[in-house]
Amino acid sequence: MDKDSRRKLIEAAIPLFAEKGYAAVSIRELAAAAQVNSALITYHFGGKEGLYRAVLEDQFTQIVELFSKKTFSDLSPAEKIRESAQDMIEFQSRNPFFRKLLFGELSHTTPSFEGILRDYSFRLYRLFHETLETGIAQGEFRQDLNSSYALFAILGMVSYYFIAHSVIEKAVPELRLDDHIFEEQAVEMIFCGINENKTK
Amino acid sequence: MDKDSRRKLIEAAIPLFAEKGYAAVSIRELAAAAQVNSALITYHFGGKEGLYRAVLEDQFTQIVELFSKKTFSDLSPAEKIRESAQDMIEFQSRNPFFRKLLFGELSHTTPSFEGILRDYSFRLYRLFHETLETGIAQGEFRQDLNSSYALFAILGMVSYYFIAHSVIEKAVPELRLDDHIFEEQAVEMIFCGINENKTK
DNA sequence: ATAATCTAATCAATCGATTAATTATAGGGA
DNA sequence: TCCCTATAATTAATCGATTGATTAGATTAT
Repeated sequence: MDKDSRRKLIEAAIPLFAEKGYAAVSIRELAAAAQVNSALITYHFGGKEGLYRAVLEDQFTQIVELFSKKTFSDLSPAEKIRESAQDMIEFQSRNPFFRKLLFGELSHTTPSFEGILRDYSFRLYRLFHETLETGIAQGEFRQDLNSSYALFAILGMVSYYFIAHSVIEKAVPELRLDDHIFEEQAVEMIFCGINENKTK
Repeated sequence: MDKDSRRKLIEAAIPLFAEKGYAAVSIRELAAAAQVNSALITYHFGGKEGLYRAVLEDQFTQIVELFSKKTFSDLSPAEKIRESAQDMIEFQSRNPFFRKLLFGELSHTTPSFEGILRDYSFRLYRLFHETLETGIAQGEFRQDLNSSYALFAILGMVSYYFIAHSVIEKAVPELRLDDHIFEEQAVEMIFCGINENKTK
């Protein structure tokens, strides 16, 4: 039994849109990759943009579900941040196409992204932000920490590595990177930075 | 005296390529924005790709020069990192098009980027990496710190904010961000993380 | 007057979308 | 079980529009 053409199109479109960006992919290229007639894109999705929207929804739903299913009400703020950061890093490590779609949209936002964005970034923002606020209020985190800016710093730490390291590896060949070691290092840096802590 | 058409094309192309990405911009759009005949793109640059390459060179030369002109041999590793991070943040704050071009290329790399990449990322990599190594060796930074991963974490902290904050501000309207406050917060986080330091 | 710069017109190729015709699938009545 | 029908799914062919590039000629500068 063959997968239905709708699903075949989405799965073929994910790597294409992720690697090349929306405008650089033609419907003929998409149809060929899915081994499907190009008219089916309009039939199933109403057009190229509809297929792209379906791809975004498919990919972003995964990370939204990852965090909405989580319940760690019994954890301290620091433990919540640690777990969430690890989850983000592992998710990005597992999903090479997600990160390309995300950063592609951050660079050149398309109308298709607007709707998804609200749900996605709002949940993620709330999760990290409230945890940071609580941690500051409870004295677990620094008192002079601004939760909003710390949020961006943390998200940057756990995201930038994945979008940049394949490119930098090309320019700096002696560099050999391992996602799991990065996870340890990044989590440690979130909490302690790079300074030697003399009192340890 | 009018600016020559070559320069007019580059300056009109910078915001267009930055906001929409290479594939989504047509030569007619570029020529109209520059108030110039579209055939001049081929005449001056050999084609659309040549103009794009000129745009990348124009933008990336700025940041390469920023760091190659700097001489801070008399500073400690921590002071070097602080200054470099501040320079990066200020540069990205001042150059909205640069960050879009950079992250666009990190997401969907084009052949035009390959050459520029080597020079750009190699210098930046060396600068941060060697300073981190020295700081670790001298005991100023944590001994268990891996300089390569710390490098990515720092670059992520000082880069992600700028590419994400306009998008997140749209989804989370109560958020009001100021680049200068971010700079303080980010630099502090690079060195100390978010944890309360009980011995301060 | 020689070369550099610029223009309007046009090229073939490709774009996303649509058409009309065909095939596949499923459900109901006898 | 069989046929009939209605709907869904798929196809090849083609639509007008736009793409990047090129041409041959006009204009400008040196």
